[in-house]
Amino acid sequence: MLTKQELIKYCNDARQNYLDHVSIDCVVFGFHEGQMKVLLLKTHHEEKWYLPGGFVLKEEPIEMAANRILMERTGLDKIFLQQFHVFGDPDRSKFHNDLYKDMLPTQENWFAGRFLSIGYYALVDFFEVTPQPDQFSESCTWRDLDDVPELQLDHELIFKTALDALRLQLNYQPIGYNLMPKEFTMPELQKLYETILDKKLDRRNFQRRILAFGILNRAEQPRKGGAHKAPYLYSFDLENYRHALTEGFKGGW
Amino acid sequence: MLTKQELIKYCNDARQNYLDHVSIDCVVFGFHEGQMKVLLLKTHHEEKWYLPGGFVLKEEPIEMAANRILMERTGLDKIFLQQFHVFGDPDRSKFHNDLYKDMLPTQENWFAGRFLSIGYYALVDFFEVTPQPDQFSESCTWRDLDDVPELQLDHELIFKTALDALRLQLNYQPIGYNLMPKEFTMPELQKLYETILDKKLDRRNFQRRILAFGILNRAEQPRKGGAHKAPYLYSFDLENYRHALTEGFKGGW
DNA sequence: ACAAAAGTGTTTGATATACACCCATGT
DNA sequence: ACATGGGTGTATATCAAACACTTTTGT
Repeated sequence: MLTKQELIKYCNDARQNYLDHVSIDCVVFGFHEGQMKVLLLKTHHEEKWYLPGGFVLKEEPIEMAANRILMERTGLDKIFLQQFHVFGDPDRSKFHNDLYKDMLPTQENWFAGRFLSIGYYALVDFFEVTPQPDQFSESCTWRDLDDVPELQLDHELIFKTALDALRLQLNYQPIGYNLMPKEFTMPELQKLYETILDKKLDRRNFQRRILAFGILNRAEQPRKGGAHKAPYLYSFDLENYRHALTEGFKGGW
Repeated sequence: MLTKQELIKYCNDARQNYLDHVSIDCVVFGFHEGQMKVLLLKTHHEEKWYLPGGFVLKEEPIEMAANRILMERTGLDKIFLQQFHVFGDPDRSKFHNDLYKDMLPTQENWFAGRFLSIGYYALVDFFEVTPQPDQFSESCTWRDLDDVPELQLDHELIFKTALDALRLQLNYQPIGYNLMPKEFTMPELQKLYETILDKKLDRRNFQRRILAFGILNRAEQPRKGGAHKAPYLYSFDLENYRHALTEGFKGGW
């Protein structure tokens, strides 16, 4: 919670540095222990959660803004980002209007205006992220996709829209590179697809299909140490992967 | 071309009524005589073309703004609109900065600031549109998709991005309802797909496939009067069409 | 009668689905 | 030895692509 002093300073800074009326909200997906995760922040003293977000500097490209915002929350640079929608209902900013409304009159409160929010989703390697709370939050943590708490504002809508966009992308683009560690096994990759799509896939058919895309390299040595038969390790063939990203799969017509 | 007086008035009005820093640009697709068309505006005394666009009223949902803007250009209400991307490069607004820069100092010129532009594409029935120039243009006309002139600003990028988005949509959603008249023949519908995709399709396979979607009703009577064998007339089954819109085709995984 | 447009059907190959068997490893 | 996870293969259905024939109509 900010004091009035801090708030005034924040508003002045914001007015000076940020583009008015525009915010960015990010849905950050990670994958760990067979579970799809999303990065959420929790406000102080309240069981209210929200998506990592921020504002756009006056001379900053929006994609760069999204990257900067996520760098602050995750410690990662050059994150895979996908713009998926703008949320522009005037009512959606009620939160901003209410935020600290008792502390500052509307004119002086930079948060009081209407905000459009540009939605980005990000795919990141779970292990490389160090979640960092922001100024308004007491915690920043991963939550399971099937255990997302109630969210503030229209963040529920933003989250769901992001998930839909991600599922759509799955149909015509490869996706694992940004979510998996360098090396992984076929069953692990399958689990990723299964959690995103929320349905079981056939082991053998999945393997055939994903291999047919030609974006995987199999390592010489299988993973040792675990119980049962040692699975092979795979990594993405970056060149083919990028090609598939731009060209897309199948095509339909 | 506006006079200085008009410009000042326009800026004052804009400052009062519109959200700063945000614009909307629309790519309006129509279909006529076997050709896909896009609606373009031409500036006075210059061979510069641009997309229909405008701004968002302070309390107006963005989708409504897009609809209002297009109503002014086409006379149509409740247009099929699809938001597809936000263009947020700071450099993209150079045009705004240059526009009338000699007439008004930057501070007073509302156009001088940075603008994000939300891109919408629209699908409309060619015959129902009455193109109307705006304040800055001398004409508003349909242009063939394969004969688009040079465009101002980043409108070339916006146009191409819209076309890509439209082609993508074709893969998982039906599309003809908003572009075709109430009744149409199968070859006409095929022509639509062919011009969007810019490639020839097999007559028979197209028919089978499109019928398999179950979104068409065949009229009892074929179209009379033309030369050659009379083609059947089809119309969209609205209920199934809407279902296909939300559910999508195939799915992939 | 014939050219051009449109309707209908068949053959073929590719891809997806469903399912069965074998292999390796820790307990 | 056996349960479990993992690798590999095969039959079948389903769908897309390529292609041929017939029907209608104006000239």
